[in-house]
Amino acid sequence: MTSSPAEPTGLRERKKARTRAAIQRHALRLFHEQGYSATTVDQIAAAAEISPSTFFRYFPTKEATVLYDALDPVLIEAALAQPPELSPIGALRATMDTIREQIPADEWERERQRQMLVFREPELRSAIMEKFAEGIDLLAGLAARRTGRAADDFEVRNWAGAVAGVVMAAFLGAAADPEADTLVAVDEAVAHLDAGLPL
Amino acid sequence: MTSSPAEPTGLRERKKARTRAAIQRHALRLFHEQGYSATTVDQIAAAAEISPSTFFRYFPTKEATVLYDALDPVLIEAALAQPPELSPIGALRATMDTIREQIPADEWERERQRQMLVFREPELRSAIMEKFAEGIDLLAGLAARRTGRAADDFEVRNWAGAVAGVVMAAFLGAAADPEADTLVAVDEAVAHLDAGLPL
DNA sequence: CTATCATTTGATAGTCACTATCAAATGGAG
DNA sequence: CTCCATTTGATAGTGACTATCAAATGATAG
Repeated sequence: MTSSPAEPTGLRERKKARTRAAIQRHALRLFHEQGYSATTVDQIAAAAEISPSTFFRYFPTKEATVLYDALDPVLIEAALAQPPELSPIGALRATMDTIREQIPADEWERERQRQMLVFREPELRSAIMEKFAEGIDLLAGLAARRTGRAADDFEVRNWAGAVAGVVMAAFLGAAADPEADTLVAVDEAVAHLDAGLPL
Repeated sequence: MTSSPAEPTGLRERKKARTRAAIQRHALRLFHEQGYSATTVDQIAAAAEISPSTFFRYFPTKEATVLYDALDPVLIEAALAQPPELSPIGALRATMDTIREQIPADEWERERQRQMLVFREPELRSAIMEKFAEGIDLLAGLAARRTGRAADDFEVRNWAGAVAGVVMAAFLGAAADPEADTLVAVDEAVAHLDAGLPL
């Protein structure tokens, strides 16, 4: 499976991947050094040694350099792979365990940096919130599949909303506290929800 | 206290209020007629018979003409006024009943139009999502006050996150369905959450 | 190895949201 | 009516993003 023969690995593809990575790396570095809004697309393009036009060929917006989450598809795949006898919440928590084992520490550290940036910069925060709205659809889909109900069922969607909300609160809390471990925070949040949110 | 003598009601103030209302009215009309992104600030300014500079003196951004929610402060006040013996969820539901009685039907209809616009136009949707993040703080504050716990308590914040998420799902669902009554949808959502989200 | 073709790139010019600044107009107060 | 503070409009930016076209570059057939 490693390097299958059909893998598209011409010079062109490799160069594109490198350009893409370079843009993102320099963008994140500049955002970190100067702040998000103080960094212009022209600066990023200059740092990555491409023209501003090319920047927009690789990323639709300046935001997209930060918002693209490489872990997202990994997470979805892991969630789908959980054994069917688990409850929706059980599957969710098992997914997080899987993730914790799969992702190397350094990659996780970079991801965390990105999260802090996104949740603190107001412009980016509103953009990421949209992802939670999408998250509701995603979670509803997963729960529907697991319970044999329709994805647009009121109770299924409402459950998905509650989970998304609880995860949102956990992320918001974790972003404020530099010590916090996001995965642990999310797990605790989901557990508390599962216990019926005792106050 | 009603209409205290110090009430600022000079020509200047009245004119400002009228200008503000005119901008918002024409903005919403144009958004409705041509779509949000196809409408420029210059067009709104022309319709409201002011200069583009003046537009930005009344609203910080184009978004703000739609995002400003006149009902928000009313809602907060109503929530704070609920009897202290109610549970947080109970207080929430009682608040919605109060609102339903207080708001006249035509105003509600306009509010509903606004909601549909905001939740459908992608640019606006991400902006409104930010409001849900703020909503978590707000709800946490209300719950904290009612239970005598700290507003940054983990369980309080997690509860607030779940409520915000469930409301978010209800709004998203109601925006998709032109028949739906948002208040009813939110009430059902909160009730289902209170019942422990049975699936 | 080279000629040809498809893709990628950079340069240019434009639109639109939004900011800063300054002089002219206008309402309020004595 | 006059002087003052506030509000307004005009002008000139900046920065994100789009459209377009010619030049550069990787792939490919002969």
